[in-house]
Amino acid sequence: MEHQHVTALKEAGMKATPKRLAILEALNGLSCYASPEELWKQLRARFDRLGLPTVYRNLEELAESGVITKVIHPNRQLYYYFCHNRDHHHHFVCLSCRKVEDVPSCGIEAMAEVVQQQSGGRVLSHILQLNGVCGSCLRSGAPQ
Amino acid sequence: MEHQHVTALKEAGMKATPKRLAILEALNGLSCYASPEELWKQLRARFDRLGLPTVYRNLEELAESGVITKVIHPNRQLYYYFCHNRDHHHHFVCLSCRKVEDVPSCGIEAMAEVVQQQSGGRVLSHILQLNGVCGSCLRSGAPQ
DNA sequence: TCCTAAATAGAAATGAATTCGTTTTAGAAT
DNA sequence: ATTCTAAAACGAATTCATTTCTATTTAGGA
Repeated sequence: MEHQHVTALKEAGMKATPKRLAILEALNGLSCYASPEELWKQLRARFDRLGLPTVYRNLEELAESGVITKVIHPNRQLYYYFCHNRDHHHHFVCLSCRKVEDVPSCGIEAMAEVVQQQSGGRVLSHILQLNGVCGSCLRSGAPQ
Repeated sequence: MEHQHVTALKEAGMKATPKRLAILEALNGLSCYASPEELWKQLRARFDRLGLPTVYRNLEELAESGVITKVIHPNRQLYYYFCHNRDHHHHFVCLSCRKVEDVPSCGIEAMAEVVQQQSGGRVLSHILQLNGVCGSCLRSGAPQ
């Protein structure tokens, strides 16, 4: 279990520090997404010295390297989720209980309908946004 | 032109105040998304008294009623865009020049490919997130 | 066991966004 | 045209999630 996470970190080129591992374990033990502060409060019980910036930094780095997933929330806070699904997919996140359900990549309207029927939940809104650099910027050598 | 916006506001059940109209006009005059503060700075030249909270409030209300579109940005700032496309669609937003291109709703992978080829740009990442309430929350009467 | 780049602490700063009590105003009613 | 009232705006002050900074510690290769 734990060694598996050590390996995941090594593969991502990150040192397997106790605190980094603990953050990963804590997320792994949750079935929902969590905020940096929540994880910090939970982990402070185990580490007498643990800075909140350390939690922020690690979560961001872990998300950056693809080990965990960042959740975009309407309240504009940061949340993270440990998703084991290695296939390309998307998420149905519950704004109420924070549960995360995997959604295969497909037509978004049909997707919303299927998710609603399969989960018994209600899709209130969706975010679909492609980020990148447009053609004219690419040609003008604007920052990537 | 302007009367068209007055009508749009009335239809949304909002008073057509000069400042609200000006905010809408300012967004309409842009071919890209803008931040509340940018719009505020631009409009302060025309109104000796214009509070930044007023801009924030109006943009949020206009987005809420569907008159304008909120852009979700990796830098976590708020941006808004005046989109005239009434059909259901999504957006390809350029992180560099802020240009917004409409994207029809379809399979997201194929979509990214089509957008890249048609725009000559580069899709670096995408956000696809369904927000809502899951089945168990619905059944337990959790907040919508 | 060294050594060094990476990681952490923790106080302080940041700054986008919001709150709040007051004042003003759009637009319906008269 | 005038009155009235709920909606809108003001703007200083505040909030608070997130980040920065410099000194200190540590993981893990040599």
